[in-house]
Amino acid sequence: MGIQERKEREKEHRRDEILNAAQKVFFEKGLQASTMDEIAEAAELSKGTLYLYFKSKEDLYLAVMTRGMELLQDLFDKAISEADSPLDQIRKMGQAYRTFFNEHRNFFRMFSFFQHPQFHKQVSEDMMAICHARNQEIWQKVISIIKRGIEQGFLRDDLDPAECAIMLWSNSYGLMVRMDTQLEYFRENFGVDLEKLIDKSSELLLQSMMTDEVREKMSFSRTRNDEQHS
Amino acid sequence: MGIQERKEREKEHRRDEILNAAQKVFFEKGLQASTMDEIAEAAELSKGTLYLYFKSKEDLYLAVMTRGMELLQDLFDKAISEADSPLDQIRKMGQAYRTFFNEHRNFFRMFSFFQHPQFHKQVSEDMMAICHARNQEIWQKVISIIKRGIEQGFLRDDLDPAECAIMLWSNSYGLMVRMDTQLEYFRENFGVDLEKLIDKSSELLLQSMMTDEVREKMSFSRTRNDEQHS
DNA sequence: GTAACAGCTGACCGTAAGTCATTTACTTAA
DNA sequence: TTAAGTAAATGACTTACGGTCAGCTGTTAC
Repeated sequence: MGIQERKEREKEHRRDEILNAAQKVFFEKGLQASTMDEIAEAAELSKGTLYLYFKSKEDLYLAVMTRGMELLQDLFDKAISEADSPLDQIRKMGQAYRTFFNEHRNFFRMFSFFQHPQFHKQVSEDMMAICHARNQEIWQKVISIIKRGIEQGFLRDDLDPAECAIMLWSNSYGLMVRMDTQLEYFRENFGVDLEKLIDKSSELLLQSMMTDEVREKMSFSRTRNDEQHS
Repeated sequence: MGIQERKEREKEHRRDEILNAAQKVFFEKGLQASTMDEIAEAAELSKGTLYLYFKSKEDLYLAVMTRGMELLQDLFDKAISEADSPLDQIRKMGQAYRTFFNEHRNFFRMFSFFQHPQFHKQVSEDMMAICHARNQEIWQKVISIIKRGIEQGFLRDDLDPAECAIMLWSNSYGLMVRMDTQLEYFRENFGVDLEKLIDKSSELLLQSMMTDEVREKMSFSRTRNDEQHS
């Protein structure tokens, strides 16, 4: 009986090896410039075998991408568990997203690429469903934290949690795309440090979502801290 | 003497015809799924001829994209000239960007695609330079308007014009990407109308950049309008 | 030992980007 | 008018890559 299970394990392991090879190649060259032959060689398998595990190159690409989604989820969970107030949770999630962007740039680019309607052609239903489910999980997580922030009086109660989540996320995302492609350009031409700007912009937006009391309390403690520093 | 010039004109005209054909095909199918044979047929030329005018498929793609950049610039110019105050100019530019997104979605997607580091491989120096120049022009335009807004006391003078421009632009851009790919998803799952959210988010961010007096004056006139409406 | 089977292989196919020797169309000059 | 010269256009060809499939190989079951 154990044979069935061993085979199951081996198959899973083989799939994982393919994903490792694919990840390596995709990270180096991107979807377009990577070839299935190259990935097969990196995995020490023949090309045909790849197609026993994945429907197409795009399918394989998405499978690698889901690893990135898992990683981001883990970072979010860690951020949430380490924070002490809902407001702090929101901030730490923002930080986690920025950490993800900085330290796992290749995964970020995959997410970005996945957005394009150019894509979704040769992808299996299954893989699409997995991506959707993971995506949903991540959004649920972010929204629920913001909801708690509103309920506990940190954020204005005339705001919608989902709307806030989308605004905060998209605001960071937009700047990250800019940073990924034009970091040097903006530094040289306009003297702008995009890295710092993401922090600043997130904080600006978050503040405009806070209740007046919380914002005032915060700016008071901020001032006090500044005085201590100087 | 006139022959040289006529030939020049004809060549320009031919180039334009190729661009028309390419635009049509690219809009329908995107970069990946469009073929040079298809574009050649649409242009009623042979494939080889395309390569006399453009270095590669990507080069041709970028050439079409620069038309979109021109279009956006025109919309911005129109918006700026029609507005009466710097604050109004900023708002109308935001609206112009959103109009561009809604009415020239295919160009927006091209811009988006151009962002990817996956891209810039087979592109000629010349085309790259043209894209950069146009990009620079657009940013200059946006930044100069915001600078005036600060100088004339509409926006806080502790803010940097370039930073504000990037924040406002990226904020809208991030939401547009979301809207382009997940409009239905967010409506169905979270009851969020992304279309309205872009307006809301832009206004929220813009308000947080205003000086206190201007913001108060604005919210007063807003309240008065609301009372008139009800 | 051998039949049955799952997993793997790589030669092969179709398609599409890009090239280039040749043809066509037009200009110039005798 | 025509022949030489030149610029533009052609499409068959090369190369490369995604995807397929008939057959091979090593393992299990009897």
